[in-house]
Amino acid sequence: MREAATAESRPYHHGDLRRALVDAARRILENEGPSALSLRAVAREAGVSPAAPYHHFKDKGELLDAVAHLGWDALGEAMTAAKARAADVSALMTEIGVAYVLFAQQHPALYRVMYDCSRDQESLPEGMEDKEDSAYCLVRESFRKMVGPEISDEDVELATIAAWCAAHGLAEMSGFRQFDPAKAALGGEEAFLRSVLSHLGMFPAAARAKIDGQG
Amino acid sequence: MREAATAESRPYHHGDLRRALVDAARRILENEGPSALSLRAVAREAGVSPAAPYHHFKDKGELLDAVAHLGWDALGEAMTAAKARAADVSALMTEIGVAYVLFAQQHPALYRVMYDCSRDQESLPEGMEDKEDSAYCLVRESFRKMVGPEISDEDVELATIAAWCAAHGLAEMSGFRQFDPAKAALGGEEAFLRSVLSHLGMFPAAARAKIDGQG
DNA sequence: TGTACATCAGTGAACGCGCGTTCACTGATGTAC
DNA sequence: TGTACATCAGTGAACGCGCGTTCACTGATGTAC
Repeated sequence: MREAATAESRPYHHGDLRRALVDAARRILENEGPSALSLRAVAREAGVSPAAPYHHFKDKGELLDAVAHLGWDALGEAMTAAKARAADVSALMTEIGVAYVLFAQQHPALYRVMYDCSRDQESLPEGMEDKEDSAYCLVRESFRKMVGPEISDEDVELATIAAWCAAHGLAEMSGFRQFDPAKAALGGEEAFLRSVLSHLGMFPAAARAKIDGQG
Repeated sequence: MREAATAESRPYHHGDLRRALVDAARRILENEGPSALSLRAVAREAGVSPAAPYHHFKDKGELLDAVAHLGWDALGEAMTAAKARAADVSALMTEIGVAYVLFAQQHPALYRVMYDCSRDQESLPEGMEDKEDSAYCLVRESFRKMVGPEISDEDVELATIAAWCAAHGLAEMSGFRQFDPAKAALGGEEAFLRSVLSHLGMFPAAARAKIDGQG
């Protein structure tokens, strides 16, 4: 019979400290940004001693990896939801792109951690792995669905890379003041986003250029 | 009559410690990455006490700003040289884009510092300011030259933003292993780069989509 | 149902570290007369 | 040309800080008999 884990009466054994630590980390990211994300800060936020996390994670890196993992899951869900929302095949890529960038804008610190975690190690970030259910494959398969079978696998791969790069760049840059007048002129954040995506010639144009080239 | 500043006989007064510190910082970035860039490390690398930099910079931030400044200058020069190299107007944007991404690939740590410095303060990074000789204006004016006068200022501005985002995204992502097979298939780094830029429909396609829309 | 005991998941104090910054200082330089 | 002196640009020791990690410990839990 376990007591309720209120602040006053938290039992000696936490119950699910691992999850609590990851949540605490996310809260710190949300409120104070990536530079505040130390192991000690996470333990503090979770109301636990600085040594406690070591019973659940080998070291700080492993905790950060867990946070990044959670981020990739959330981003994948947002993109899948966007795919389901798309009115038709031609709207697929724009919808997914908008979802990607909005996610990054809404969770900027988490987004940075997601990439930082994989920058230094040789393994890929999970969402970008070439395996079923990864966000990367979601984009590639959507692309394939959009352009039909006459485009080569290699070109679809390249277009997917191009789209990913473009979305990432847009996500990272959208905080800059430089873009504010353009945003205002176009009627808000999302209208701006859609417009920039279209000016990238982003998804459809890349495929079309290929078709034009063949014609 | 000043002695030569060899390691053994450096005079008490350095001569140009400010520049020496910025150079030392760049060397650290090149060799050990951004996480190793502390004020103390810079002083150490310059062969000077940890207090010395305070005679030339208010604090660590001001030193980093100077490093970033140097980075923006170098990037601007690379882009200007690329512009001069372009065979014709239609090649302008691709050439500049390639130069941008190659710079980021060759100086990844410096490139990160350039953006990190401006991320937290409200001012823009220098290269992105809307003033004469900035790299941003170089891109915008090249764009204008390419598309001619029938495209609106607003669209040129948007296309410039789009191009910048795309190049930044490409620069940040090009280290990922995910892209290696594609690079190999296309015959090396730069061929890959040019191909991805074209798959973005990056510069020309954005303008063309606009023209198509009007036709 | 009770009891002994191994194991699990916490505590809190301590470790050494490198950091940014300050301070009183001192050696070198340049200027006024 | 020489000298007094203000100023400049260094030194090196010290400050307090938060960090990641380790350690011996202890309270709670669960299992065997």
